[in-house]
Parts: sequence; structure tokens; C-alpha cells
Amino acid sequence: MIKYIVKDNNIIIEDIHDFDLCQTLECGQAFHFEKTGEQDYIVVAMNRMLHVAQTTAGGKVNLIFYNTSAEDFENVWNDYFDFDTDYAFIKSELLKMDERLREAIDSKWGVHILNQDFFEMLMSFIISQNKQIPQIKELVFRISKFYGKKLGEYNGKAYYSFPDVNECEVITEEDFRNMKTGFRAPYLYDAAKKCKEGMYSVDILRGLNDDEVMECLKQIKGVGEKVASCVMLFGLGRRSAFPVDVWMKRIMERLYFGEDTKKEVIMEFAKKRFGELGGYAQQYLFYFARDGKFSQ
DNA sequence: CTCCAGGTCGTTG
DNA sequence: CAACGACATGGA
Repeated sequence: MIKYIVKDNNIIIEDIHDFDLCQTLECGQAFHFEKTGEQDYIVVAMNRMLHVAQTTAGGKVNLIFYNTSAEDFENVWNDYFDFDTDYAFIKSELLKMDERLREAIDSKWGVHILNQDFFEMLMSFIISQNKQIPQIKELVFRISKFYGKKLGEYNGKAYYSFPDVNECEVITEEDFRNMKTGFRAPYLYDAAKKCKEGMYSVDILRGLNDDEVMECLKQIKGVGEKVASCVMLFGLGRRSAFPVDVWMKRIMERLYFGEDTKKEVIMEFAKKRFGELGGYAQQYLFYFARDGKFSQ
């Protein structure tokens, strides 16, 4: 457990290192949050609405969780933000494996991989196909507003949880279409139905190895290698998962292959090169690539 | 108006 | 098995 102090109704982490709030939220792994100021966010996750901000004072970076109990911090947010993982160590290990990661890691040094809800990740990344991040967020917010629970308000705006498996039971394929999910509607319906039937509980998946989880997830309509990898990495704590999308394809070709390379080949290469740390490497590279800060 | 977006599916060579 | 177009929707 990371060290924290309780002040008024807030939780404060002082002098935090190897973490940046903006980078962690904006790197593309999460969709259910809103920027409310510079290094100031509303995060909706784990059936809660969190107001969190990062401040700098006297050269020290602090994190403040507004209106948060010590109990909630210890039981929910500490794990959600992955504070117990030593990112300084992970980054140095990655750089030992491969110096070519340096530019991406130096640029995106403050990313943590969030431990998010499995079902919400599944639905979110089904939505993500062939869409840009702002539109993915819009769909997640819309579905939450119609079918989730109201959690509270901030600046006069209400925030809603993403509907859980049970709340999704009433949603028909046509309902999903009305949410403007387009051709993904039958995929979302299939995913919700299969999860409701119980074969995709976190407990069951915990007992399977990576390949088995991948095969299992791909049986859901609209879930392929890429979506399944994201769900594994962000929703099941499988840090070896290495999702390869157009951005990853681009930067991996630039850094390693120098020519058009199939996604399967890239995944296989990453597995050998980065092993259990593949997911971390992927996130630094993806965020870096998406920011367009590498040539070509 | 055309093109493309954190892809996947079904159909052809 | 590799390649290719379709798929809804919205923004550039």
C-alpha cells in the first residue's frame, strides 16, 4: 500500500514519483473520465465517481483524492491506479531488454496501467473498433447515462456508472443500435449475453493461461486478437498482453522491422522480446506513437 | 463530397 | 490461409 495521509475529507499522496495523472488517464487505456481542469479529472470507475487532481508544490508532486475515505482508497483506488507496482523498476527492466524503448519511456514516463473492470473493458473495446477515442468516450458516456446508475454530480453535470452485467440484461440489440453503436450493436449484445450466462466471470478466467483466455474471449462476436488483448491487459491484469493496432503496427515497423509487417508477427516478436512486461512496453509505445512524436 | 477511425467478420482467390 | 470489402457513425 502506498503511503497516504488523510486531510479533511480527502486522501493525499505526497511526493509521488513515476506517476502522472494526465498521462495515465489520457494514454488511451480508459474512456470513462472527464478533464475538469489542468491535472484535474472526474473518473468514473468501480461503481464510483472520483474527483482527483495532481498538484505541484515546492518541486514535489502531490495527488489529491477529493471526498474519499481511507477505506475506499485502500480497497479500490490504490489497486485501480496500480500504486503497488514499482514502475521505476519496470522501466529500467524494459530498457535493459531494449534500448529502443528509451524515447517512448522518457516521453511517457508517468503512465500507470489501470486495473479496470473486466466487463466494462470488454464492452468499451468492442466499441473501440473503427472509432476514434473521443467517439468511444461519447458512446461509453451515453450507454452509462441510459442504463447505468447515477453516482453524483460535479459542476452541475451528472455522472453514471457503466451498466454491469445485470443492468445490461434488459438492453436489446436494437437498444444498443439506438445508442449509435452502429454495426457493433450485435457484438455488444452477444458480449453482454455471454457474460450474463456466467462463462466469462473473472473468477473463471483467472484459472486459465493467457492463450486460453484469448481463445475464450475470441468466441464473443466482434472480439478479435486486438480487442481481446486490451481486455486482458486492462481488465484482467494480464501484463504480458501486447495489443497491436494500427498505431502499434506503425511504430513497431519503424523501430524494428523497417517494412510492412503482419500484426501476428509483431505480437510474436513482442512476446519473445518483452515477455511478462509486454503490456507495459506496449502502453509506452502506443501513447508515444499516437502522439505523433516519432518521425514518419 | 471523399476519406478515415485503438478492427472484425464473411467471402473470395 | 492471405487478401479484400462491408460495416454505422461522425468529424476533418
